[in-house]
Amino acid sequence: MKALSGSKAATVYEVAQRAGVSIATVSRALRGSELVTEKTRERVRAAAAELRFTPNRSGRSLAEGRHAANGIVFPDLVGPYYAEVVLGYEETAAGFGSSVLILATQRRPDAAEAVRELAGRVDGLAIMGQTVGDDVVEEIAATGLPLVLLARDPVAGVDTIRTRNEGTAASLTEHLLGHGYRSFAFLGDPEAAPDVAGRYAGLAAALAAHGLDVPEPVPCALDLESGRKAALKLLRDPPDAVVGANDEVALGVYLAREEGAGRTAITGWDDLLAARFAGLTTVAQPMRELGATAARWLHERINTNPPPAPRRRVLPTQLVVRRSCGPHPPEEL
Amino acid sequence: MKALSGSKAATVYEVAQRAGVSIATVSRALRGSELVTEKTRERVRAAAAELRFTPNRSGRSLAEGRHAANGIVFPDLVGPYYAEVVLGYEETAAGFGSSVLILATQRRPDAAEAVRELAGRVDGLAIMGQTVGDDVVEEIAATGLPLVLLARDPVAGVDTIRTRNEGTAASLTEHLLGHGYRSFAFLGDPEAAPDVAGRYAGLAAALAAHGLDVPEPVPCALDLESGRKAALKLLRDPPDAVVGANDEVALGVYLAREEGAGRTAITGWDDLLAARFAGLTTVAQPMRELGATAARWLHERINTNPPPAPRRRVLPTQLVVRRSCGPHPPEEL
DNA sequence: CGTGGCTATGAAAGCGCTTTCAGGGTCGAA
DNA sequence: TTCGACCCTGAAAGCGCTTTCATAGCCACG
Repeated sequence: MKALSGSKAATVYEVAQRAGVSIATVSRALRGSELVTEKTRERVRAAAAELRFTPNRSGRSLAEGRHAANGIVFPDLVGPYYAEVVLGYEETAAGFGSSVLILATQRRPDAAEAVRELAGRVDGLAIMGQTVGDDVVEEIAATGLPLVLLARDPVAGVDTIRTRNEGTAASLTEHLLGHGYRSFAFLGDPEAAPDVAGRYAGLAAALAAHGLDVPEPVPCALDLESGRKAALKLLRDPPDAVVGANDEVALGVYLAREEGAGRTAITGWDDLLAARFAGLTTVAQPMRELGATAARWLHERINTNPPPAPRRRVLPTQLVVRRSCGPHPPEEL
Repeated sequence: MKALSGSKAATVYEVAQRAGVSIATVSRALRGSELVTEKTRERVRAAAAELRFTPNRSGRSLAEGRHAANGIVFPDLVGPYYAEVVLGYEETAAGFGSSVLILATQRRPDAAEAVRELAGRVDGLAIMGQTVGDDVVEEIAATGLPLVLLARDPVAGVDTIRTRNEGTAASLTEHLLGHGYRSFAFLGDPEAAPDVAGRYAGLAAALAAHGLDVPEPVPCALDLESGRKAALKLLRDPPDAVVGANDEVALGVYLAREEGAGRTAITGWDDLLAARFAGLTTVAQPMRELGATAARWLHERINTNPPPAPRRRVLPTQLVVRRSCGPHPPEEL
């Protein structure tokens, strides 16, 4: 089961032999221990360089009892949302000297198994959104592996970081009401993701508070094409405003509208770059911060004894008003 | 140097003891070896479940002599370009049973050291664009670690995958010439990235072929704001067309133009989602395919003996014409 | 010149796992 | 009943590294 290619890599033993020292000294010299003469260190360095020695991290991990690596599990990297989160995570983890393993569950049937396998490679794990079920989360948490959940409903005893959905969705709705809109549609499946559920709940709450009809959500995948298709149906009898669960859906509606279907107001969520150029009213989230906080919390949990009490945090989000929700100031309809 | 938190994880020894078998049997049972009775396997499974056993991957890696993990090094994940590549890479690597370690060099001063460290954790490594110098690439290649370079100039003996820049840039230029444009500006620093250099070279070649002036490139970072600022200066005396090194730069020019500076034609590169909504003429690249190919090549190189000869491939790119380069058909202006 | 106290180094154990090799048990055939 | 064949299991080695513990060598001091 050995790797087949190339000449076998050099090990501490060969470096030690070449430098005329013991493997203990090699390790010390290369790790920067104070316990080696500068002269010896140089000799070891030279030998290592000649042999192109690259320490095998598995050996070190095993000896040290830690991986110096963290993992992050996310659905995919389509759209900047997850990419930004991952980037924030990686940056912060790297600052703590940890490598980062990624796992995109996409629609893999064996996602749970992949996550379990990943758990054996890391000192801590961040799990985003709808990637694996709570049962898997609980199972892994029970092993004692430090865990933090991102953009997903909390699980007992596990750290959770989310972004504000409900409140900002309500603000967004108020804004739309200010435009004079009275009939609404929501595009997205609250069952599919807690984030979507929160956004719908915020809309529903605000409408209910004004004594208006709360529309049933229109189930819709979170991509451009799904949004467009859903909108083409919807816009036959267009509501005053369509609230998309995210920007991609909203931009899909945008496309449908260009194809002739009315002049309904549209809003999204995420503040993609495209939203800016489409003039889409949306909600911005601190994605990088989300990832960074996850990495920081994991680091704390890994290095604190006894482990801190589980924490939960909701990061603020911000309404970004552009022209897709109608003309401003809102005098003319 | 032990991890501090939590109770220590279960090992094969404890599972073995609990199941009343040897560690060899535990390993076999859990790995699905044929050599274990179904009854024994069940007993082991039960013990493992009770102890919440998660195999330590370092132990396995050490014993097997392989990491079952690949790495990918990229500058950052800002913009969908790298994210898509990483996603394609991860997906394919996962298909081969390899985990993926990411390293975003951002502007870390210790990028080279981080890459060396990463090299000790993986069976193969993909290195993108301007992350580390050729010296580091050569150094790592010399250790025998399978390597593939992405979107970067080849290094002797190392696989390289790129996307077509020069040819498509020339086509783009021809298109702009067809519009009747005669004066051009290029926004981007050819020194900064081989991709940018290729795009500039294609532009220059096409212009030269028509006996037109070849403008000096206007150095500019590859983000929106840099593009906007560069454009604000540039558009005081606007050329007929501005060719941005990527979409973000081009969209920056777009913003500057909205601020009142002329009606210069604009083109970008990458075909971001935002490009579609801004109506930006640009060039689409098979980013996912780029990452996927890298993972496939690495897998082949890792598992082939003797190693295959170094390969190079240039993936095709495609001109996407939208309205930012002027009205079509190109009669007027 | 002897001795104690350092300091640089080496020997060896051990991290958790896989795998080879050997052996005990069981069963069928003689 | 005995013997060989075969199957399942266990003992143990070994993957590459870190770290503890012991020690050889050195210097300063008495």
